[in-house]
Amino acid sequence: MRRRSSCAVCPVKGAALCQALATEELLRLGRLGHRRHYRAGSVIANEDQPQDWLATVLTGVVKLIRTLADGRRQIVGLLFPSDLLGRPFSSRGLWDAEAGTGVELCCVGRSQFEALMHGSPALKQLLLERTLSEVDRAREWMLLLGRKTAAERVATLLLEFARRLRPTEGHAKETVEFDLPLSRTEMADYLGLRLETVSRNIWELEAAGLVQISEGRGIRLMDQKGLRRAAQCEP
Amino acid sequence: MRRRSSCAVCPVKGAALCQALATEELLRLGRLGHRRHYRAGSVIANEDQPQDWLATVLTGVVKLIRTLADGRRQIVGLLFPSDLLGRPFSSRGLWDAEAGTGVELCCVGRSQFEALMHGSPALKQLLLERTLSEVDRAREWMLLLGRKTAAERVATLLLEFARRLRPTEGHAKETVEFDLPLSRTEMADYLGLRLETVSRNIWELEAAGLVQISEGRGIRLMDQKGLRRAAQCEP
DNA sequence: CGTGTCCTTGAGTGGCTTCAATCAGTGTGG
DNA sequence: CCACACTGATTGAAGCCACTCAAGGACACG
Repeated sequence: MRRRSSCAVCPVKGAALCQALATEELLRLGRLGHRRHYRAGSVIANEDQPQDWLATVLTGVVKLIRTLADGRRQIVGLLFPSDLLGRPFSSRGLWDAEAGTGVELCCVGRSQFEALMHGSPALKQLLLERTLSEVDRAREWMLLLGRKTAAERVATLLLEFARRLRPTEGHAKETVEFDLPLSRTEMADYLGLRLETVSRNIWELEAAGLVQISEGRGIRLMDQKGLRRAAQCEP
Repeated sequence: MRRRSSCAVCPVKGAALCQALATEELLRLGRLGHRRHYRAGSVIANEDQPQDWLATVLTGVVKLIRTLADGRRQIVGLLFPSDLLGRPFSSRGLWDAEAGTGVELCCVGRSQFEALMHGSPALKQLLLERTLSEVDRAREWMLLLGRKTAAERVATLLLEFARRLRPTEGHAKETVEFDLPLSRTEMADYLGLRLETVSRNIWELEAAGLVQISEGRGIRLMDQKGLRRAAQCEP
């Protein structure tokens, strides 16, 4: 469950927060960090109990979930490899974290994290800029949840997956292929819909020739321009 | 429209970001900042053109708005006195800013702001913590937009107003009175509803004895505990 | 007094939900 | 090997909450 991490072979080397650290600081961190594995669906952190560590996502997708008393759930954030999991400077988390897929984390104690943060202005600057981008993304999602139709939401989600899971390919190629990191239920929880609605709308996108569903979780976006039109997105 | 600000008589002294600055830095800032006034409804910043300044809200309420091509609007953030307006470290805004009420700002040039930020670790730390809280709040709102009913949304909004407009009184007193800073249309744009729905649900809250509507924009929360129950809120 | 803005109220509709049934895939144990 | 259970996805039909359209009232302003 726990083992020493090795920054040299880190799968998100150069993309995670740690990229801001100088070599000697990195060596120190290498001694602080521990890798942990979680299987899909397992709970990583709980809303109720304070978390005494933070982590960088190495592989997989983490769901941040808020739940109402009667069981209604909303995914309020998705973390992809290189993203930071946990709330710096406040041990009181406001939501649960669950592994969406199998997940590998690089964990570091809260106090060590904050010491590192205060010791390295570059690191703090990077965290600040990422947090600002996180606000941007959350607000973009507020537009989706408040005003977009079910069809637009699903199209937006697929484009978001493509963007976050295939950061290299970018908008270059017109067709992109990947595995959906979430089940229908989870997509519904992220989009503020029911799983049946998601299912129906994915089918409609396929009928319109915009996507192709493969066996299992596979999906291929056939026409990103058309998808963006269907999603009412800017770019 | 523009006049030199005086930090000594600043209405948000001790609450805004500037609280992190030492006295001599504050004096320097006093020479950098300019006050600007906007009347209710006027556009402060536009999504399309880059903004070359940032500002602290001194009085009034600022709406951050995302608009879809066909005119659907969503308010993705509300700024109250002492909040920061503008996106540090990126001149590309993703949304419009409009004055909800009459608004007074304390503006400072982008380059000067960033210089100040790099010069003062305490200032950067405070901005970071506020930005993290902003993420928390945005995510809380995603839960509202994705999963709450119209009645719950309206109740949540009223409590949010009370919290942000009356920061001192807190949850102490059971009844709180204030002026609604937004019109029905604006509340609807914030809640992902139509104005008719907002109107009806406010009336229902009044019928239930939870609030009292005064003439004009005035409102009195009669039973905060009951409201929190109606809003499905934690605290 | 007309005009405009904002809010309220009513009636009817529609998009998404809800409830329910079916099916495919997967693992389990006799 | 097959019955069985279980999970996730799909499909259908009915219902409801919020939307849409429409009208009217309250108030301010010129």
